[in-house]
Formats: sequence, C-alpha cells, structure tokens
Amino acid sequence: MNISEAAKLSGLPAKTIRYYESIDLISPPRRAANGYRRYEAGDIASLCFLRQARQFGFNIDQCRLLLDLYKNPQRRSAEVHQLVSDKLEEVDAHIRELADTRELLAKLVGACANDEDADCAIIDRLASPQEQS
Amino acid sequence: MNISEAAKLSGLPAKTIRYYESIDLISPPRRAANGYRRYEAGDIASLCFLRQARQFGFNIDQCRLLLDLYKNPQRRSAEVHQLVSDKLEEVDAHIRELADTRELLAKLVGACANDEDADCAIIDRLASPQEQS
DNA sequence: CCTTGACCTTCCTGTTGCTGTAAGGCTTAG
DNA sequence: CTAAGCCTTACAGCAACAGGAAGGTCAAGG
Repeated sequence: MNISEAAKLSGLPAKTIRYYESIDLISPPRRAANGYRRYEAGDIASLCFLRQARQFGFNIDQCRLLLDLYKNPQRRSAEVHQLVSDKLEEVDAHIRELADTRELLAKLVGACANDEDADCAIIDRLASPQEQS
Repeated sequence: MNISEAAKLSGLPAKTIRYYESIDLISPPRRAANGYRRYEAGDIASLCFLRQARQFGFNIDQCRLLLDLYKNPQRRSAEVHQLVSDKLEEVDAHIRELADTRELLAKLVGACANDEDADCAIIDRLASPQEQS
C-alpha cells in the first residue's frame, strides 16, 4: 500500500512516517517502480506500535529501544519493565514540578485584586528580587 | 555594568540576555566605547522579572505581555489577573494530561511479568491495535 | 488527446528557547 | 609580550515534527 493508506491505518501523518524513516527509526520500505513507498502489514504494525509508544510519552530514543525489544523475540520482559518504570518516574517528576508551579500560580491569582487599579500583587511578586535556586 | 555582571545579578545566563535582546523581548542597552553592552539597575529589574516569569512557566510571548504590564503604570490589575488565570488553567490541563499518562504507565508496569521471559504484557499492549482518539 | 485532481517525491524553512562553538577584538596583569 | 578573561557577532544544533514549494505520476472524464 502507499504511504497515505499506511498513514490512515497507523494513525500517523504521512509526514511523520517519512520523518521516522529519515531518522532511521523505521527501516526504509521497498519502492514501487514509480518510486512510491510500498508498505506491508509488518510495517503498519511497527507504525502503530510507535504511535502508541509516543502517546504514552516515550521520546524518540526511548521508542527506538522499545521498538528493538518489540521486534526481538529474545527479549526479557524485565528489560521492558525497566524502561517503562523509568518513564513512570520521569512522568512523576514532571507532574510534581508542574504541581509546584500550579500552587505558586494559584497563590498569585488569589493575591491579585483583579480590579481597575494599577496596584497588583502579581506584578509585585514577579518583580521582587527572589533568591536564585 | 557589563553583561556578565548583569547575568550574575539577574540569574540569567549572558547568552540568554543577548537572546532576549535579539528577539526584542528587552530593549537594546547602551554600548560602551568598545562596543560592550552596559546595563543599568532598571535593566536588571526587567531581567529578574523575566527570570521569575519564566520560572512560573510563562512562555516568551506571555512574558512579553507581562513585561508590558510591569512597565506600564496605567495597567489594570484585572489584566494581569486574566493572564495568570489563563496560565493556571493551561498548567492544570497539562497536569491532567500527564496524570492520565501516568495512570496508563502504572498499569503497564503492573501488568508486566518483569522476568527473564520474552512474554511481555507491555509489548502486547503497545502492539495491540488501538482505536485512534 | 488533454486536462484536472489526487496522489507521490525531495528539499527547505519554521517552530521554542535557548546552548555550544568558532573566530576574533578588548583589557588587565605579570 | 603574552596569557587570561572578558566581550563581540554569527552560525549550527537540539525535539519532533508541520508547512510549503516544485515537480513527477496516475486514473478518470470530456
């Protein structure tokens, strides 16, 4: 099938599929006589796998590792488990960071008079010299 | 003062200060006879303000708006309040998204045997055709 | 036979917010 | 006189694509 059908079936934009090929995330497919890329069922499976991994928040390098494991029947599930656990910790750290920011923002919102006056606790807070962590 | 001292006082890398100038986030400072940038106390205040706004998660365009309000004695605090409320919602949405991802990852981690076997629930899940949201 | 539209190809640019590096000039101390 | 430690500009690169230009291909319709 051509790239647009592969895109439809995999849920990835054609542009993304070409991009994945360009960075050697997927292997280049065969070409038809006219130069068009031709995808097979196995290619579609890999593309779907990548789409899902990306949706789970894995970056391209992590996808590379996951894809290697996916394609390797000699894998040990412990390796997969390790990768995903690491990602979970990563996401947790990110959430904690955002939650901190959120609390600070909420404080700012609560402190501001929210009126026609120029006086503003938010501006004051942002302008106040703060020690640099 | 020269840029390196402005960097020290503001907590921003000198490179970042030059970058902010290049994108017209801050106005170009006067130059000494030798071409070096010379910063005044007011410049440092703006830089500190920017550093703090960035730490709060505001992007450059939002910082532009905040900085305008900061410098404008005719501002109404309601405008500032609006900007920060919007940001708060933005952060909340981001957190919700990450929390969803986190739960999905936790499920994966829990489902994987985590042993020497090739059989892996994570791989199975990522490989399973999933409807595209 | 010609055209139209929908595909496909490659290549280049832009996005965000910087950071790194190169190549060179200025300043101060030894 | 030279070495260090500043400063300057300008260009490249990161992630993960998206958009668009310029052109080739293919099937259908008049």
